[in-house]
Amino acid sequence: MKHDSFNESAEMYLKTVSELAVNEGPVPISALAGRLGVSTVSATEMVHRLQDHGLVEHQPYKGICLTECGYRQASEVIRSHRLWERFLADDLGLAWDEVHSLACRLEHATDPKVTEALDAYLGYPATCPHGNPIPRHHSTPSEPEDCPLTELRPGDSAVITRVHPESDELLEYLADLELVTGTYVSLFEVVPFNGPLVFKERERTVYLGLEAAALVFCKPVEEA
Amino acid sequence: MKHDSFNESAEMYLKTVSELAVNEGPVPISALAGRLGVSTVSATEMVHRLQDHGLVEHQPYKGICLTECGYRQASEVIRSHRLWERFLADDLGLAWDEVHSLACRLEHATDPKVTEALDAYLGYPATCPHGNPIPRHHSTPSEPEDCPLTELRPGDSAVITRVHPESDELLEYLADLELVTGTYVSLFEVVPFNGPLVFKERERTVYLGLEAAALVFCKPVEEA
DNA sequence: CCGGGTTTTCAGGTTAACCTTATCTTACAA
DNA sequence: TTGTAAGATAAGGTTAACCTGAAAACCCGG
Repeated sequence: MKHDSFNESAEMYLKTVSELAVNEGPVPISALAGRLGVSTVSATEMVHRLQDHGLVEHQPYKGICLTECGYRQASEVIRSHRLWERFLADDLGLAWDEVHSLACRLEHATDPKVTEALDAYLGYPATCPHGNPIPRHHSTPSEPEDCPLTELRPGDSAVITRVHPESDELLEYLADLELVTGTYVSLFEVVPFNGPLVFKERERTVYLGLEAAALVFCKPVEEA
Repeated sequence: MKHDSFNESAEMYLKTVSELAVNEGPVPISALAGRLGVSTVSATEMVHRLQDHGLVEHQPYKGICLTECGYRQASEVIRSHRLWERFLADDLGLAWDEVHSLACRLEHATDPKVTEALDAYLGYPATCPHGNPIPRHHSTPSEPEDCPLTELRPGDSAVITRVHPESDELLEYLADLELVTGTYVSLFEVVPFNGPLVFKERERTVYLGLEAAALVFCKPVEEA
């Protein structure tokens, strides 16, 4: 009665639950459905299927959590995803903002054997090109010490550390603004009434909406 | 009316037709079905779908041929397959007889952009680890000058150049016998009544059935 | 030229993953 | 506490890719 390495669809569900679960607590099905671009009815159906396989636990009207087994499978997919991103970006020279969607397809076609070998080949990198940690067996993911850009105060400086959760549109948008991981930024002002954050860099001014800023994390830097 | 990069199933059909089409002439649907492990009815259905998309041409009771467009798509899949095999074997160090099935999954998840970059990264290799040529745009695949092991006469010596078509069982079997590409063999005798070929190598004797031998190609070597 | 074996088609069935519409049920907040 | 929005379920439909079984069309060798 093995759940023989799941299919793409199931993997996407598990991965997405894992991504949305960072803020602790059960993930509402509507959030899942929204992120996956399916109806809540479809998502509910699928969640039940996954529950039957012992991969998630659904508490009606609350949300869903991954079981131990579901978590392991999700991690495996995420691991493969982030390793491919590293390979595509570092070795194949593909763009920072396109490796995400390319890896999204490869991740489901990757045998654990390949993931393992790829990890070794890349020298066990700590993170993907967008700064997210690469899960490894027997390594509890240490709490990241970064904070979203939205927590900066005017005058603060910081280095962008990661983007989470990743999505094509966001990454493309950030790449356009040249706000990629490793970029140094200093916050000039926060426009009132939920207006954008304004960053001033040598000769350029960048406006970043709150929605986007909440998904970009950074590590504050002491002024020189 | 784009046929927007096909799905896995269709790609497998195209790829398989391409593989079976080496012996010129239309490929019978039964052969296709056999190779893909589906019923002839299912294969017929699918072939009709592919025909509707202008990828193959089906001549009833004769067989099917790839159209220009179908051929291009098949080549793209094969190209990606063989490049992945090279990468998995040469860079990741995975075994000669397992990279085939691993690449079989990756090939359908590979964007042309990735194929292109991978090709460059690998230095535009001429063949996959099993000796089959890697198709490239604007390069007519030059006729290979090798012949199947079955054409050797007792006393002949040769170097194994490729295995075609590839399959898990065959590759595993050959790996067991240490009859991989590049191996030097000399034919000792051919057992009558469709018996196996007998190769004698320093201290070892290898028996290879006719079925298998017909799929292994070699280039004869003049005796020293 | 005819009959047996291969191909094709027809009919009907299955599964997974979706969909919509509509009707409950529940949680929470005013 | 009660109304409403969010969530769950029910019912019925779609599509792609499979399946079996059975009938019809065709090809070719004797």
